Amino acid sequence: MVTKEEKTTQNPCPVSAMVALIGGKWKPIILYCLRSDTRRFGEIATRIPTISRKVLTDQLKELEQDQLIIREQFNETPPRVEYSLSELGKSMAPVLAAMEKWGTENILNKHL
Amino acid sequence: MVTKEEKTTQNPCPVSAMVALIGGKWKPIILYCLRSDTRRFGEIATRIPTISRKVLTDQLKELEQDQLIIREQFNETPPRVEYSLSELGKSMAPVLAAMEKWGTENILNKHL
DNA sequence: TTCTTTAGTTACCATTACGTTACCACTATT
DNA sequence: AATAGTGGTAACGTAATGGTAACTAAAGAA
Repeated sequence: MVTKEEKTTQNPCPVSAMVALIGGKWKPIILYCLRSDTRRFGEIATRIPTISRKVLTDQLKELEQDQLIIREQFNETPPRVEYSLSELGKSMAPVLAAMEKWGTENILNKHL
Repeated sequence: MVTKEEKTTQNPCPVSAMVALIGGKWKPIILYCLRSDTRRFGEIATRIPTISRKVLTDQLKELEQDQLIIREQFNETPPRVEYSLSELGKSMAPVLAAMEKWGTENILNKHL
């Protein structure tokens, strides 16, 4: 996540700036999962079966704080919460697409 | 880094595959630093002033193990070691470029 | 009444990542 | 004899991340 310090400290490296936002094991995957659709919490959890619910909650909170995603809560029973990409989040599409392309071409089914 | 488990476990997500290789705070920056030139250890340390030498050593080792960079050691005194991108490392250029572009357009000088 | 469903939270622990400081080998220079 | 320069390593500690299990509220269904 981006701390206050990091917001004010002028770090001149654009790559660092990006890593501060989507570094970590899960954030790129979560954003990738939201790339085309609004999704409910449980839906994301199903699509990323190896993430625990706690960690998913934590990561979604940070992504929301960093304004990459939007959380919409419906006061129903049982509860319903929908997550979607913000404009800032959508602007990351080229990065995620480049990552997906690389992963597909270089890793999958290659036993590297 | 990529563990044996991750190599054999078929993880079908290309984005995860990429994150396993360049996740973490420093690897994208190191690769970005090597994008155009072979560089010596001390040179990298100077260009990334906030990384500690130990962590730099660790990350370079992992990048070498994952075959993203090549380490060439010259037996001189004082010692000289040069790091450069492998072909696999070079193939990540589009991802790094996308990250750089995003960082430049969205973060720098914006006090987000 | 009890069970089910959703989207969490809380407490707790383990593992990984990151960081600091001190130190080393070897040679040339001062 | 002491210092500088290079590319590290060793010991140690903290911070961040990841994970499990148990629990919650509220409404509807069996």
